[in-house]
Amino acid sequence: MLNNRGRVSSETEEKVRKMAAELGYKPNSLGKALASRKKHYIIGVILCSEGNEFYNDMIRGIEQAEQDNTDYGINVLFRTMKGYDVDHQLRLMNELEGRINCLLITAINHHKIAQKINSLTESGIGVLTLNTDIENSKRVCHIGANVIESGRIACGLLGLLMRGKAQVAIATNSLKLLEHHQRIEGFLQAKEDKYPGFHIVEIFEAEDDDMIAYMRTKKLLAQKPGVDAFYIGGAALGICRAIEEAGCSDKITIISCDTNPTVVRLMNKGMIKAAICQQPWHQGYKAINMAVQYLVNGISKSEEYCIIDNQIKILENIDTLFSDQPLRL
Amino acid sequence: MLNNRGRVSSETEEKVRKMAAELGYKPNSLGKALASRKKHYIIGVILCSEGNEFYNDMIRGIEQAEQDNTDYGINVLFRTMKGYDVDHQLRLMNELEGRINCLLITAINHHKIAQKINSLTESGIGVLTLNTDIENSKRVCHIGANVIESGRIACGLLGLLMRGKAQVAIATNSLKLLEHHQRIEGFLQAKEDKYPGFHIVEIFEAEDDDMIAYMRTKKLLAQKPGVDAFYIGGAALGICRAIEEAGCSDKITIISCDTNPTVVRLMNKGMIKAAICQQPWHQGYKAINMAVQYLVNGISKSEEYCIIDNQIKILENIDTLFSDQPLRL
DNA sequence: ATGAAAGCGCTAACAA
DNA sequence: TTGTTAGCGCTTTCAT
Repeated sequence: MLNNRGRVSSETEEKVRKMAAELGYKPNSLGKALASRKKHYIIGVILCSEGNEFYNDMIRGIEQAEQDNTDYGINVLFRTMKGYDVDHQLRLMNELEGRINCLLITAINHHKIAQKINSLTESGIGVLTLNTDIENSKRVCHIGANVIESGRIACGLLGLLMRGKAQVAIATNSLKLLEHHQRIEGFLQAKEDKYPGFHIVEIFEAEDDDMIAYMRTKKLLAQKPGVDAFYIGGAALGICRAIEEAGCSDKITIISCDTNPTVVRLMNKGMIKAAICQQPWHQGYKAINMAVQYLVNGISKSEEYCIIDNQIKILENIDTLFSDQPLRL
Repeated sequence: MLNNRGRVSSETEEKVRKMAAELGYKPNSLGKALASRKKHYIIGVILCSEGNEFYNDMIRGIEQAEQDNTDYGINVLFRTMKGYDVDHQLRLMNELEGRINCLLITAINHHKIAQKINSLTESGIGVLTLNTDIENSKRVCHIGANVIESGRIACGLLGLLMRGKAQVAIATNSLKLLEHHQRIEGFLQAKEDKYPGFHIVEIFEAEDDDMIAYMRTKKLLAQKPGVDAFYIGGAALGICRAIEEAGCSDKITIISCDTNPTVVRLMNKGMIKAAICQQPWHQGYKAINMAVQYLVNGISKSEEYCIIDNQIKILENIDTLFSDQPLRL
């Protein structure tokens, strides 16, 4: 088939391409995949995952996908980091540069990273962003959750639980990260649309730190005793402890975004009623699959976004292994 | 590799097989798939889908999967039927018998069907059951929903909405079908486990007929005015109309299993609060994928069950196209 | 009964 | 710059 070498005169090329489309020609991806085995592709993975439980499931999804794709002869080269230091991430990218054919990364939204992504792209290494996207870069594709929808769902669910009337406090992680902004935006959108009876008492940053969350929650409860609903994005333990100590457990309905072992424990205790889960296992699994597809077939502009949808989790549909991994895929 | 022809003495075969396992040999499914293209496999599909909206999404999932698997050179041969007439289903099976390599079927749970499945199996046509399983047959695999869990989730969610106290009426479809039994069983299990404050006022069959459902609901509301929650399995329109006419809309919380255009409309009106959805699109999509896997690689006993999990749907995460099809897969 | 070879659709290396 | 061929891992057919 068309093999892009030399000049075939762009005119005839166009003609042939059109002809092919008309005849319904589609390159067989099995043939491609089999042939591509000889290349021994390596997928680099860089995750800002250290010390963040959220990524445990994602990593398991990545590992599972790696196993399930052995037929393609691909390999995964892992690097993890703690926190969001731009230079550290750059260093990891440089380290992997010569050894990989494609990069999967939880990209920090900074122009230096975007630049590096572009330079990798130029040198033929496609970059796919995972979980957090980056602006103004030539990344091939983004695999992530629908964060705005997550916020909307949280509001809708809280609306049902509270029958439309609530004094809501929102505890979020650092608002420096785009996704946390968006989540709250979704929540507020849904409130405007449908829940005039909701009043947002306060939005505060819990910094994903239980001690800080505890202090701030305690203070909030003292100042605003009317609060009867919480939408929390992390540091669940600190928040719940403050609520418990204030003797408000029965009075306050808590909804969490994402699940982790702590959240599951608190759901078992009945303190957290539900969670909106962005399926990290699936994100990881799908990310590797997309990387393979990129290497073997390429990814078109229309497939630029691969959005994993949200799941409402309550005690009855939560995985007892503290993970959202499906039984089998 | 091993090619099962002639006698290689079962002893050495065993030895080689063990050796292979130790060396971690795994046949490459891409090679297999590519080679199997020459066979032009045909997957037969028989669905009891006519006049049942639930199957619309499942059929779309099947069609999408057929397209996504063109690389394998497979084709799908469709037959649909209305209702659950055993002889009719047998006739369709006979009709397809000579023309297919594998059969996907919403099997009616009857020994004559089981027999036919066994005879197909003998003659090399693997049978996979979709959505409804059948007892005592040699079917290769079952793709379906976790019905018991669906019931448990419904109870758990209702528990949250009602804060643990409710007079519940359950309207189910025909109890002749195993799955409806199981769904109620799941609901009752969860009630026993966790919701002593729930009282089941009545369980009645709505027969998936809006008129019947309307009459029975009306009667029920007259006799038991304390009812404040409904768990419904079908005929949503009839039930909701009766409730509305009785002026109890605001007093009664309704949860549905599965979504369909009617249920979505009623959710938009605020009458139905949530639905536990068994993802028919995914079931159909996955079913074709499993059939392909069966034809190309075979399916081992440990993969006998392929369970699609349930999704809690509220207004904020329901697909506006009235379908649970994902944006992209 | 068994080993050799062709071919599934594709890519890449090799000649021409 | 082009056409040809070998080979990815497997199944099946064809000689032996």
